[in-house]
Amino acid sequence: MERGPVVRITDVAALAGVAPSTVSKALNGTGSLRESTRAKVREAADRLGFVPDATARSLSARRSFTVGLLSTDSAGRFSLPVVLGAENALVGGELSALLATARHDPVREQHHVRALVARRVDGIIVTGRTTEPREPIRVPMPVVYAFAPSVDPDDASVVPDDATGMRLLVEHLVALGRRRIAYVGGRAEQAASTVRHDTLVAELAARGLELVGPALYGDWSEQWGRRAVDAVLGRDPGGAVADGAAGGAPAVDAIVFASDQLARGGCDRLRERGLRVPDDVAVTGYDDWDVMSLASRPPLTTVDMQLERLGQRAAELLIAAIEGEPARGVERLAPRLVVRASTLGDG
Amino acid sequence: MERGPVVRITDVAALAGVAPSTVSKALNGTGSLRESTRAKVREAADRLGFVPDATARSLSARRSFTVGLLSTDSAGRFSLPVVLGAENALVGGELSALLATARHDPVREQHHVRALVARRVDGIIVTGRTTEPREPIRVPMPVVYAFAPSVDPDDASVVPDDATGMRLLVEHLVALGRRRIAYVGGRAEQAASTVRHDTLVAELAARGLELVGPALYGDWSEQWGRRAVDAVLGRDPGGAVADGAAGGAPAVDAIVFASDQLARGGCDRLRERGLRVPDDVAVTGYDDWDVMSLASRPPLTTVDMQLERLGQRAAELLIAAIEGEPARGVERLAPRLVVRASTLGDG
DNA sequence: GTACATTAGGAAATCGGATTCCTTGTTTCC
DNA sequence: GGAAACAAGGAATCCGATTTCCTAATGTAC
Repeated sequence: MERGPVVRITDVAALAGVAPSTVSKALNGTGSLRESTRAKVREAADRLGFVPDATARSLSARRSFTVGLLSTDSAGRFSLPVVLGAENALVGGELSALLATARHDPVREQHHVRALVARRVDGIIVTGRTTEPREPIRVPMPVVYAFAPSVDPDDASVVPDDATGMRLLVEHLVALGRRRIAYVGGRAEQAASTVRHDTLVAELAARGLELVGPALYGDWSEQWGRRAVDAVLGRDPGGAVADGAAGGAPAVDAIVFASDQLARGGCDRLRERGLRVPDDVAVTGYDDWDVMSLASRPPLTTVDMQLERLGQRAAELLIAAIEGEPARGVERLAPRLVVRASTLGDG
Repeated sequence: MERGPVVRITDVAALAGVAPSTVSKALNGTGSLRESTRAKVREAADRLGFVPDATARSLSARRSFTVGLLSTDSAGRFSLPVVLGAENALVGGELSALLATARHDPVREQHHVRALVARRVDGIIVTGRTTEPREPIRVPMPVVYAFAPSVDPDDASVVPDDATGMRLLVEHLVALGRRRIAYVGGRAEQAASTVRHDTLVAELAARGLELVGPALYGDWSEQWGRRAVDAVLGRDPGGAVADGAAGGAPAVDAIVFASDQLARGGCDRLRERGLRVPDDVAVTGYDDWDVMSLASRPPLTTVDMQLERLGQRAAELLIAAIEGEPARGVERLAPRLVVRASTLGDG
């Protein structure tokens, strides 16, 4: 903590024997100066450890070179990677990131928005806890919504493409010969549950298949994943036997879970019921949340929404908007299929 | 996105029919002004939606009212709560948080430090991925290290008090009548593994007890937690029988795991071996990471390091330092024992 | 050798508030 | 009624870098 007095441009100017304006030009490569002069100034600046005051620079540039990262929730499992991806991309663009977490409280959010406006951030990236569309914020600078899109179609939003995610899963399962596929969702009222269901049904239909049984909804816990397996296979613990199917075979040969957490619980329950994953029943998750997808037994085939890339993309769009080329509308970012043992055996 | 022209103090002054300096005094409650004048100015400011430019304010105040949150890793499971807790406390103090994640790369870290210095942040909170002491950063403003302390004892650091955490666990287990306690650590070279082991041994000794078997080290995975159970109980799957202990009783009546992840794996393995948790063997975790401690079967008795409070405390210390009252040395924050079914049955 | 074009670098204005220092009125007191 | 004290608010300065505007020096052309 060397608390030496801060070095100002005038100090550098004095040491180099030039005017402050010359120092500015020399260090920023502007103006017309002799190379020897630039070198002399650089030398003096280095010697003093001069770091130009970004505050002053901002004031005259009328730009803060700062972007606000407004997270509706407490930067949880989903918004965190988005925030990190964005921060990363911003740093590359010489921008700094102001973190503002609203913890799901509109008052706090409003407070943060005001603070960001007061700081004259060049733009704002808004993220949320879920993919539910949200009300836009009203600020005098560009905004990009990531993960949770804005309800206003004129705003720029970047969201994971669940439809593609489900299509990848269905392609994979069908290619493996699975035909009797069931679906287990999370909370019924959330888009993540319902969109994935609807897309799954559509993708199956496109291949002449039908979902086995009704969609099951509960919450996002492993426990629900376990119980859902019972609901799919029938209550009696041993009875994995299908009605009319070949003797001893379960009623389904694959279960698509709407999250890794659900899938992990599902795998546990299947094993407890004496069924082999994936030999008897293939299982897929969603999110590729490593502590779930890798710790699951077996590890989960799942969909990686690439949330960091999502954040990165949001940052790119925001930077473009700041530079005068705003985007509008919802951009869907294709996810990546991650194949592991829950569908491929020891593959 | 109402991109109206930004309102300046002169605009407010013009509308209110006063001088800019008067507006400043009126809105900040300084100077001596008639109440009617203040009201008139407030009215004008409201009407125009005037938000003073924090950049300009910072420049003249010679303070940025901004704090840097420098995270060595990518704001992972441990540093994230610390960062959030800090951000939260800072907002309360009217400070904004600049997020800077170094991703374990010294070059990136250096870059971020320079950026924070350039922005003239009022102070910096440094967090890390582990509790290993780290090299301090050299900057001309106050710094507080959170979670990962500085190796320099003159710096201010806040860390979780693992010793107290272990003591709470031992007290709890011993009070429940457990006497044959084994320990399973994570990576052998990490302080979190060894400190917890050493404290556990010391606490047991203080009660005339000894650790059963050697400390076992591996990694931090559930898989290692499962295998460690085999190591503790002996290789043969069914054989939970102690050498010399009462017939059929396991060699231990409690296993202290160094993390929830390990403990969760341990519970799974114990159950698979036909042992009841906690009836046959009590299990404790560490961290209170909800997706592990609550999803475990049974849910885990564990230690909550209160990382958010840690971040909050770091923010408090930093604010004090900024206001001229720097602290020094390592402050240990006592954790909280969280009792669940892995030691208390249906309790 | 004089007129004109360039170039190097300094002086001053600017960004938008905060603050200090004055200048007016208005009271108060003797 | 006049001097002193005080209140109210405006003018000017400052924060630290950037940028525009100028001036002086150097170079080029005829």
